[in-house]
Amino acid sequence: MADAKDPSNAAIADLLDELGDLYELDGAVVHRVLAYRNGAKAVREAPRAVAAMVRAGTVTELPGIGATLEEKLQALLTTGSIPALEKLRGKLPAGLLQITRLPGLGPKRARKLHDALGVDGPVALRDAIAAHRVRELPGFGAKSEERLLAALDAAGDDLAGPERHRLDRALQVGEALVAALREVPGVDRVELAGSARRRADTVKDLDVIATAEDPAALLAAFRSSDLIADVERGGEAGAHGTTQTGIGVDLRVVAPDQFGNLLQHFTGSKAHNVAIREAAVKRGLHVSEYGILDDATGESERFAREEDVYARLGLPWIPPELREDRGELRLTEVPRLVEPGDLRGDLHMHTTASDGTASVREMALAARDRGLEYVAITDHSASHGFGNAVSADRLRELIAEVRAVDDELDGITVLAGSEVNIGTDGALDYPDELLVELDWVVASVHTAFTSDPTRRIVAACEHPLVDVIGHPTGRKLGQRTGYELDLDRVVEAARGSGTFLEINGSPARRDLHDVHARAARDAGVLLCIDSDAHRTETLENTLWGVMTARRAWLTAQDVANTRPWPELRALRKGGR
DNA sequence: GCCGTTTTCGGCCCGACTGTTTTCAGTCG
Repeated sequence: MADAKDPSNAAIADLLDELGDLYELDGAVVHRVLAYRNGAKAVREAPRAVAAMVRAGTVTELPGIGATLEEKLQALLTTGSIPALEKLRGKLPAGLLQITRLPGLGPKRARKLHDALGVDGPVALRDAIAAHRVRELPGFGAKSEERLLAALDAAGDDLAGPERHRLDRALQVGEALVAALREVPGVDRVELAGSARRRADTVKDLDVIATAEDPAALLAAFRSSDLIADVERGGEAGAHGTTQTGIGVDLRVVAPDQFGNLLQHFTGSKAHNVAIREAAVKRGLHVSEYGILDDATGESERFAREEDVYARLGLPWIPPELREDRGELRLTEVPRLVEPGDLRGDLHMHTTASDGTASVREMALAARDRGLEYVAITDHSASHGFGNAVSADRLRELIAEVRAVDDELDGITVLAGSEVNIGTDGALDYPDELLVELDWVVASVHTAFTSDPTRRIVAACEHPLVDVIGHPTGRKLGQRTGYELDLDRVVEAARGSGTFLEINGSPARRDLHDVHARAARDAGVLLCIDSDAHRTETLENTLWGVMTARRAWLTAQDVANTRPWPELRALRKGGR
């Protein structure tokens, strides 16, 4: 088990990334730098607390963590710092790392600016450009000064990395754009690639791959689309633009016979492609976006279909959601991942009784229209603090209302539930004799995020009347990272008690996220995919939950609410 | 720095673009 003061996986991964960046600035060979970045990825995606693995001496089981990185992590845990990192930080100013985020300025050239001109950050760089000292350096010229100045002006004060966009917002415009381009006469195929196709939580930009008998018509349609605000550059082979909503779009037009190669390449992830290519080299094959070169024949093969690219490499077609280099290349057969149509029920939603906008009846009807067999009405509990608090007396009325709607409506079972707050003491804010009246109990943390959420959630798991933990980590994409949670202990508590864990489908949450949901499943925990709908329209949020579940390698069997309600009811803890 | 049905040492994905260069290193995706 992790110590309360241990750094999180994310914090450890950030340190390894920083080490890689600093070693790169220091002129280390590229593969050593890559080793730190691979190590950072392994730590960031590790399902268990890496600090605990370091203490247990098992951290080298992670792919990419060897003896040297283990030693550095041991130092981090025993002394609180990594000596090599401290030394490099003393040698290379933080501002130097910042300016490498400027487009066109990498570690080599940044280091040259530092060593020759004393540039230690964006301010010093701007001064050096103003004095025309940069153009005097070998490898730099007037054009370099011009471009760097423009980049400094565009970057703003903090030189932060590129903004990332939530998947729902990216897909909304991305799918509309793809649909519009498919309608253009002379256009053959158009597909969304990149992290949007992999259904990642967030995307940096949109990649669109197309084939067309008439590429000019396609490009003209792209330029004039009312979804696109402006097109920065473009030729015959593609264009780069920005949507009205501020998301960059790369459009590539390719020959039909290599559409499969391009789609595979631009779907990524980068780590997936690197792993594919490394494995291919061992078989005498060289994979690129243009084809697969066979050493034996010297011939390069192109494929119109992505399935054939994978087949040529001896692999089954791998669903995009799995392409993260998390073991998918060892699959000989791809599991049938859960699909939206597999969900029979939705066990987390709100009505006007708390902070929703629709009645019990309206929510039930909308769910029935969506093809669901059952729903649980789970308004917030007595101490929620947002919208209407549902007192114990009010909940009794609400249960009666739910029973009445359930009696009235055919074709859908309406269950009485609640989303109960987990207090700072780990207790729930309704008495047990009321909770036992409910068909379904979601328990969630909504307050005091820093007040030992692990202990509180474990306590909720051990409560005999709690069915599922709602949005277990509390993260909100682009807003907050979630509570400092020991997921190992939560998963163990859920497994031991028979509590389900939620994949909350709100596109701002998608919580649990994919890595943790996969770890929970592997530990033997059943997941619930819920909408957390506050309006009838957001019942469709389960779609985002399914995307996360697929990225977690989940099958329908791994998801509790793919079962008919009588079967799921019997699976609850204690068979209550 | 990691890793092993080619290896415990010698490898470690692929290609395009850019600006500065007369053949390429650095950067990017």
